[in-house]
Amino acid sequence: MDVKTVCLGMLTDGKASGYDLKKQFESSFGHFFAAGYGSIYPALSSLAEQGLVSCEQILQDGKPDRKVYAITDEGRQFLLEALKNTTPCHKVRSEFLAMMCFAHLMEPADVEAVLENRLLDIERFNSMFEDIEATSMHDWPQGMKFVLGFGKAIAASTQQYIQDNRHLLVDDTNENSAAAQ
Amino acid sequence: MDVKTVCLGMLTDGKASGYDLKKQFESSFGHFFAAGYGSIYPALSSLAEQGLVSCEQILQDGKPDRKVYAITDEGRQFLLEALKNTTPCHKVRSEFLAMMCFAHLMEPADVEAVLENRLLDIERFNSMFEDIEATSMHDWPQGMKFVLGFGKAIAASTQQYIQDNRHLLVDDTNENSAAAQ
DNA sequence: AGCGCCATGTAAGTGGTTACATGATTGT
DNA sequence: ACAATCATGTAACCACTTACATGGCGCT
Repeated sequence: MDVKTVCLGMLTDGKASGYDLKKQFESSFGHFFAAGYGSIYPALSSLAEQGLVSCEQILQDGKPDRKVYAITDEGRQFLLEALKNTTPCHKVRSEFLAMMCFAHLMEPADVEAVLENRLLDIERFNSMFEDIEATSMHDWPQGMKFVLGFGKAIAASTQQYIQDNRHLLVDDTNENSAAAQ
Repeated sequence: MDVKTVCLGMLTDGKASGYDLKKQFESSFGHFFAAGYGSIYPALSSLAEQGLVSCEQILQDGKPDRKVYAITDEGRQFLLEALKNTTPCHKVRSEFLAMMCFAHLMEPADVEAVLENRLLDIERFNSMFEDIEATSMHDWPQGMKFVLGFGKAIAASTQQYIQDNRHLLVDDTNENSAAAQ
């Protein structure tokens, strides 16, 4: 399942432009499936070429034409086929965790900073989540709620784990004991 | 932080061959930072070219020569520099979650199968973790324990979440009520 | 006789990222 | 005035994946 397929899926919810889809990637999808213009626009062109989406060109004066895409019957069929894969992958690529493996080689202040930044990232995610809950969550399909709840649950347990275990990485009995005197 | 840097980090723990590093990627690192031979061997060659590791070639009859790499002083310095980045990223790319967003378009049996496979994956991870705990965990640096604990915590809360919320995706009141009669 | 482990590598391909190019409109 | 938003795209690049190539040893 690549960016193309996800775009196709998003279009089952109604017509949209590449710009619209980007916004959806930024908000709801971003935390588990990132995509920028550089992958979205080519994806839509390619889908149109294959006849999986149709494109309605809306002329605007000044601005570039707005291209609104809609899923076709062939597209819907293709999507359903793709959704029959019952072993989708779930990959994590974390420089953060890789780095923490080598925490003993780092300066304690830097380890602290890394943990702090990770927590800030999670805070940002939580804000995003609250925004979504406050605005657009009502008419969403169950799957969407499941996925957002998933993100929320992982965020919460990550927060908890870092707070409970940061002492493993920066043991105050050592190197950082200047404040003790 | 790419595969090269992680290999360099692994070598702070002692000499190793590409084959050895692969095993380490498969066990402890695999769940948050995957790498295959196709990235490890070129990474080591490149590190050797840059003088960040040295290579001792051990001749073996029959088998190809075993190449054992060791980190150099320059390598250590380079690594410490790389570890000063206090905003490492943590990316998730989940076909699983993307798919679940469109659960309402899928056949309930397939949704069920996808969830089941996700749970099996987590089971496999837990087994791996127990293996590690039973064998090689003693002499590990704290960071490693932190990271493995992290994986364990996320795995547990994922399991919990799926079990608590699968009903959102496959509502038994609907389509699947054949067994009711 | 065959499988799995040890052991190294290359070449082609893939999929996504980053940077660039363009430019009007709307709000502060 | 200046920034942000709307709006689309391309080209070069990058890092990693997949498939291929080779081959002995030890166990069952």
